[in-house]
Amino acid sequence: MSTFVYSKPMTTLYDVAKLAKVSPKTVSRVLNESHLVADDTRQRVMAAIEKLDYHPNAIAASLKRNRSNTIGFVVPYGSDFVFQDPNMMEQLRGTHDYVSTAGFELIISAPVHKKDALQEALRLTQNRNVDGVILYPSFGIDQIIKDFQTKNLRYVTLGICYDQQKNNFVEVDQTPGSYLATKYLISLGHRRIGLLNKPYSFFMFNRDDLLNGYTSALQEAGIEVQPSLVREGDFTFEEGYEKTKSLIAEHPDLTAVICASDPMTYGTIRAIQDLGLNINDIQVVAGDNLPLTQKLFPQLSSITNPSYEQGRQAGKMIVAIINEGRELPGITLNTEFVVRNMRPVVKR
Amino acid sequence: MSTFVYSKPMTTLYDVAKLAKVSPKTVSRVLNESHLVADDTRQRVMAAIEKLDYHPNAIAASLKRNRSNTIGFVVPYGSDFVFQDPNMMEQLRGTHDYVSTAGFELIISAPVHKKDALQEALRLTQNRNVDGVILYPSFGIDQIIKDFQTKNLRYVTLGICYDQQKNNFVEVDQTPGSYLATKYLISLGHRRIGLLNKPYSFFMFNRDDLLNGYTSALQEAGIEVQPSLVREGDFTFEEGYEKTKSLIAEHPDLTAVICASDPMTYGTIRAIQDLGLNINDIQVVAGDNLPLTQKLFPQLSSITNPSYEQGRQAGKMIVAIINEGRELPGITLNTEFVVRNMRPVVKR
DNA sequence: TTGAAAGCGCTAACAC
DNA sequence: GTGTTAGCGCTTTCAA
Repeated sequence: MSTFVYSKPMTTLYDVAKLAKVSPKTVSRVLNESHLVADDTRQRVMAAIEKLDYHPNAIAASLKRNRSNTIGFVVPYGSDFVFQDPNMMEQLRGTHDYVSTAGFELIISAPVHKKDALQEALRLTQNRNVDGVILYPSFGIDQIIKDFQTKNLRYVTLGICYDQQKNNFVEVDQTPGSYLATKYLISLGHRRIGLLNKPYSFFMFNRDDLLNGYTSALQEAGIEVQPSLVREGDFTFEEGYEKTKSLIAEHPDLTAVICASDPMTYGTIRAIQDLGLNINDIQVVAGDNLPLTQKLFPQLSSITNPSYEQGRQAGKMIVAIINEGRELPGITLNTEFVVRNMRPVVKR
Repeated sequence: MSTFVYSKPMTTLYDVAKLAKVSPKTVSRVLNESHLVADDTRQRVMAAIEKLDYHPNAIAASLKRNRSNTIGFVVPYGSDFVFQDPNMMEQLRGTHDYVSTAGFELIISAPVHKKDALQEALRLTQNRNVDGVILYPSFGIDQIIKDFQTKNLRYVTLGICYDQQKNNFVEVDQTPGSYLATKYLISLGHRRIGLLNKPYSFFMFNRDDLLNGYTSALQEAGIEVQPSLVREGDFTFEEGYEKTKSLIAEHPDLTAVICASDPMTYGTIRAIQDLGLNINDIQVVAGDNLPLTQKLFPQLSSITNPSYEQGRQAGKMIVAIINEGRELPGITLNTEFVVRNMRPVVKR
C-alpha cells in the first residue's frame, strides 16, 4: 500500500508569520483567542492567511492541546440495525446538531460484525481519536463503563447502564406515556389491552417503565394485570409482527395493543391485516410518534419518544464533561401521549 | 471555557521502549509493520505494552504521517433531511461498513442550517481532519469540485457533478429500472402511466435516466408520451402526496404511477387513499425497494436502488484514491425491476 | 534486525 | 501586545 503524499509542501503557520512579519505565536493568537491582538497586526495576519490560502492543521493543534475536538457515537448493534432504526437516527441527529454547533466533529462507529463495539469505544477514546463518546446501552456495558471511569475517560450513556448510576446519562422514562395511553384506552372501554414491551436485555437497569405505567393504570381501574398480555420485542418490525400474532392467537378478545416502538407498530399493523382483521378492530398505540409514522398512519395515537432531544442532550452533556473535566448528573426525559382519532371499543 | 487535562501524564511509546529495553523505533515497528522485528523482541515489547496499558496516540501518528485515517461524509441538505432519508442512510451505512473495515474512521457532517455544507467539506479536508470526503451532489457542487481538483484534495461524488466528469464518482443509472417497470406496466394493459420523477435541481448532469427509461418503453409500444404525466418531486413523502393528487386530478383515467423514491411512494399511496380510491385501483411502482417498504407494502413492485452498494463503492473508491494518490475512473451502478403481485389493468 | 536524532505544525510558558 | 523557545508523541532517514 503506497501512501499518498501532498505534492506541494504544506503552507504552515510559519509561512504566514514570515509574510506578515510577526511571530508564530501571534498568528496562533489570531487563529484562536483573537481579542489579545492589536487590530492592525490582525489585519496583516489575516491578509497573509488569505494570500497564502493558509489552513491551520487541526491535527497538529490536537496533538499540542491533547484535544481532538471530536466526539464518538458508538453503537454496539451492527450497522444494519443502527442505520435502519429510525429512533437511533433521531438520537444521532440530535447529537450531530448539538456537537457540530459546538465546534466538534462527530465520528460514528458501529461494528460491522456485531461484537467488539464496546472495545471499539475504548480504543477510539484511548487513542485520542475522540475526546469522549456517547454510548448506547447494551449487554456488558457496565464493565466498559468501569474501564472508562478507572481511566478517567469521558462518556455519556443513552440510558442507565449500571445499578445506582447517578452521572453521565440521558435516559427516557416511558412510564408517563404508557400510563396515559393505558388509562385512555380504559376510558374508551378497553379491558383486554396488550403490551408489546421493549426487550429486557437492552436495558438492564431501566427496563420496567413501560410495564409500570401500564400496570399502574390497570390497577387504578381495578383491572387484573395478565402477564400473558405482555410480550417482549426487540423494537423491530419482525418481532412486532410475530408477537402480535401470538398475542391475538392467545387472546382472541384483545381490543387494543400498545407498542414499544414505531417499527414494532408497523409489524403489529401488518399482523392485524394478515389475520384478516381490520385496523379498526384493534386499537393500536404507536411507540415513538415519529414523523414517518404520522404520515403513514395518521389515525394512530402514540406514546411520544423524545429521541432527538435525548441525542441532543447527550451531545450537550459530553461537551460539558469534556470542557469541565468532571462527571455531570444524569438527566431523565419524559414521555407523553398523543391522542388521534380514538373511538370507543368495538366488540368483535 | 476551561480545558480538560488528563490527570496522569500519558503513557508514551518511550515508556514502552524503556521498559522493553529497545528503541522507540522498534516499538513503532511492532505497532505497525510487524514482520520486520525479531520474535523475542516483539514479545518483550508486547509485554511492556500490556503491562503499561499503553495506547498509541493516533493524533501524533497522524501528524507525522500527514494522514488522519478518517473519511468525511458530507451532505449539503440539513440534518433533518439526511438522517430521515432512508436512502441516504443506506448510502451512509455502505460507506461506514467499507471504510471501518479498511481501518478508517468516518466523520459525518451535515449543515444544521442548510448553507455552507460544501465549504465545510473543503474545510474538513484542508484542515486535515479527513484524508478525503464523499460528497452528495447538490447545486453549486461543480465549483467546489474545481477547488478540490486545483488543490489536489481527495473526493468522491455520489453522482455526476459536472459535465464530462470521468473520475471519482459512483452513480446509479435508473434507466434500466424505469424502462423495465414501464414496459411491464404496458404489458399488463396500462396506457396512462404517471411518473413522479426525481428533482432536476439535485442532479444537474444525470437527471434524465428515469425519464429516458420511461419514454423508451412507451415509444417502443407506440404510446404517446404526455409531458403532463410526468411530475418532478424532491424525494419526500410530501411531494409524493401533492404531485399524485394533482396528477390524478388532471388525469382521472390514470391507472399506474412510477415513483422515484420510496418516501414519495408512501405519499402516493396516502394520496390515493385520501382520494377515496383503493390501492388496487392504481398500480403503484416503488422507487427504491427498501426493506421497510417491502414490509409495509408487500404487494408493491419496485425499481431497485442499490444505495448500500453505492455507498460501499464510494467508500472503497475514496480509500483507493487516498492510498494511490490519484483520481480513479467513475463507476455506474445499474437498477432493476422487481415484480410482486401485479395484475392486469383495472378499469375504473 | 535495530538505534539515534530530527522534525511533523502547532501552542503554552515565560520573557519582554 | 508580542516574541522566543521548547515540546506534544510519533515516524523516518540513515547508519550500524
